[in-house]
Amino acid sequence: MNEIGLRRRATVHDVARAAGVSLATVDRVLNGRPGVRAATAEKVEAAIAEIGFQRDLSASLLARARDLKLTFIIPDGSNEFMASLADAVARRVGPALADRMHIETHRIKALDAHALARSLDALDIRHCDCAVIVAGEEPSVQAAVDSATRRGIVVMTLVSDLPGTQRRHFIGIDNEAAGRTAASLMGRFLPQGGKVAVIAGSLHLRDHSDRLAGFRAALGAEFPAIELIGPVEGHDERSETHSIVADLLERHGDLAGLYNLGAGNAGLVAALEASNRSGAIRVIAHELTEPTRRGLRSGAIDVVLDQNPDGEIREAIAAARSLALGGSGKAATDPIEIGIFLRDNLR
Amino acid sequence: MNEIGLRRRATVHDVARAAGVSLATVDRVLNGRPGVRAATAEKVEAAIAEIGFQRDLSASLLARARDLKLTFIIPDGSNEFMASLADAVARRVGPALADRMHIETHRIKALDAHALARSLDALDIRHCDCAVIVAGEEPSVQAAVDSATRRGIVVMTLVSDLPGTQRRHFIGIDNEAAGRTAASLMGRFLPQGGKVAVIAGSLHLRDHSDRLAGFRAALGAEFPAIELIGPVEGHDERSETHSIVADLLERHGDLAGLYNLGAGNAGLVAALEASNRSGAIRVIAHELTEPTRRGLRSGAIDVVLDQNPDGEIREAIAAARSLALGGSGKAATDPIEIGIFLRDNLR
DNA sequence: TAGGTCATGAGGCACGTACCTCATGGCGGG
DNA sequence: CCCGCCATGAGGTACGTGCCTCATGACCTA
Repeated sequence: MNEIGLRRRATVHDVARAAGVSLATVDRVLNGRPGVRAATAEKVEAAIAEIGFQRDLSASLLARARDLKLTFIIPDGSNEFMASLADAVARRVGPALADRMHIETHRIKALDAHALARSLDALDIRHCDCAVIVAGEEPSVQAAVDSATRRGIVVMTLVSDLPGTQRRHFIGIDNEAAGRTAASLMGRFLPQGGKVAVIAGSLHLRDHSDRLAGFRAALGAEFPAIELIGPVEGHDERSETHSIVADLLERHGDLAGLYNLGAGNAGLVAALEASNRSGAIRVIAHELTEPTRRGLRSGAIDVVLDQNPDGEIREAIAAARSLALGGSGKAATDPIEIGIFLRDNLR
Repeated sequence: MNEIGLRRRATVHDVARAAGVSLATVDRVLNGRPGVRAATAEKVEAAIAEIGFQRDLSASLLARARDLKLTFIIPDGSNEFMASLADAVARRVGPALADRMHIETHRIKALDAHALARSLDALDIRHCDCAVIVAGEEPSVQAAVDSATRRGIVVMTLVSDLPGTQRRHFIGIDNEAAGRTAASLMGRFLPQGGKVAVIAGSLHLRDHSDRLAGFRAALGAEFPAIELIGPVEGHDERSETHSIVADLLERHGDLAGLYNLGAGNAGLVAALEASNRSGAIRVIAHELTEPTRRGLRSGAIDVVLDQNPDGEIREAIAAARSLALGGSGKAATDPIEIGIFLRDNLR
């Protein structure tokens, strides 16, 4: 049993006593410092498990007398969701500082794998304990993630995951479920069926391809009366998306629905409103930003599926905190929900 | 300006130096201990403001060598949402302990103001720094809230607010917006209009009356073709709600929609499925629980509006942390969003 | 066997705050 | 004038962990 009972939490002293080693050895094990035989380390681990020792985060940070250094690497450009992610980070800088976390943000060119890889390669463990990135699945990025991990930097993915790399955690929504949700709403909005066009940013982005897969699957299974057009790639850019939408409207006079699973919504809304069919076409888009808000209010967009950037940043910071101190365990974070927004529940 | 520059955060030592007083005096001011003249206290406050001192939470909790004591008082009974709130609290107990927070949960009889008031009156500041309650607007409860506050206990409201009392914070959704959202969805689901019945738990609960007000307003403004029936009160109970729904179905063979803005959804789903009209009536309910999940899956319910209990508990704990230590300021917490769930984005 | 490496122990200081005791000096009342 | 109350200062210890130095003994190798 537990000789300290319920009176107080276990401390490193208790661990040392239980393992029959000195405080210094416990400390070496806890902080992964060299100079401990495997057998001894195991004894310590066993003692930790037995008495249920949990490192005191407050004391730990206090003792280090240094801030946890977090670096967010976020795509730059016209993608407004990325801007709102960066804003969300900025809002956390102050409060995080009160929790001994120092946050930096780097903006890099969007959809540029090599720029991201270079940025990751430039990270120095002395100035960055943890990096949070928004990345597509490109070999150069994957290599840079693993290299940074080898240098001791904890890497986490945000919005779009990089399975198969050494990234320690992913923060974002279930994008396949988001696609299914879009399909389900679209199906209900169009009980008579009709043509629905799909626009993506880039199918090399895992979040986009996952959404498409979910949308297709749910549509096929539940709403066979709907005919799918596309997907067309708009590269998350305003002007490109604008011309794509204009073209779709021109070519399909009977277009009943539009699902933009990528960004570039300013172009989408502009093209819709320039036509006289805004409001006559059911439109579903992603991410609650200025353009999609405007679209919801004007009636150009019916539903916006969203991943709350503030929530994502909050969870990213919480995960970084637990990972950077917890060592090898997994971070247990609250899942990010798929938000559904209509004109009436805009936040 | 700030003589310590950007090199490190300000500490109590810096405050003492800036105010020209001793550490002991700063400490007395910071912790509200007696023995400081008003003029001196003001000097200290001014110094704190000037150099932007922020008490180090970690060090503070460490030095106290005691846990922050939090008590949740949650209604008992057949209301499954309250059960999921309690579950959410239970899930946080462990992690919170690692952050030096000791959490207790009291379950009391639902909709029983005097039981809640007694429970609040029984709280002792020695065993409870902060109480989080789910309460209706009843004079006895309001008095108990103010009394507890006078005893030094920070009281926060959850789910349903108590404006006009000394409660320090409210955690929950914007219920009027939730009602408007329900109306907007219902209107879109019923483009031809029709009869829509409304069921509430109790209109003495502020969250319920707010939802009703929002629903009514949005329906009236945007969907005049919809005829509203009710509201009928089901007192958040399964059996009562069951008979209400059965009765509505029997009396209105042409019922097109149903909005249950309270609990008792197990009864609602059972009554719908017992009839042969499940799926033919558009149904919107609140709170993602076992009954509403089942309803969504079976098609008996179309949409569930939800307030994420885990998020609410997380924010409640965060707010308690900042309030119990921050003193007189306001807690800045992330807003709780109105979740919208269909069969396809069930979490 | 001497010198070297390595695992471990012992102990101390630091982090920023809370809280305690004791000393000191001012000031008013009897 | 002296006693006592009060505001304040001075300084200490403690919280749990991180990190440092130094000592000690075991073991290996030349």
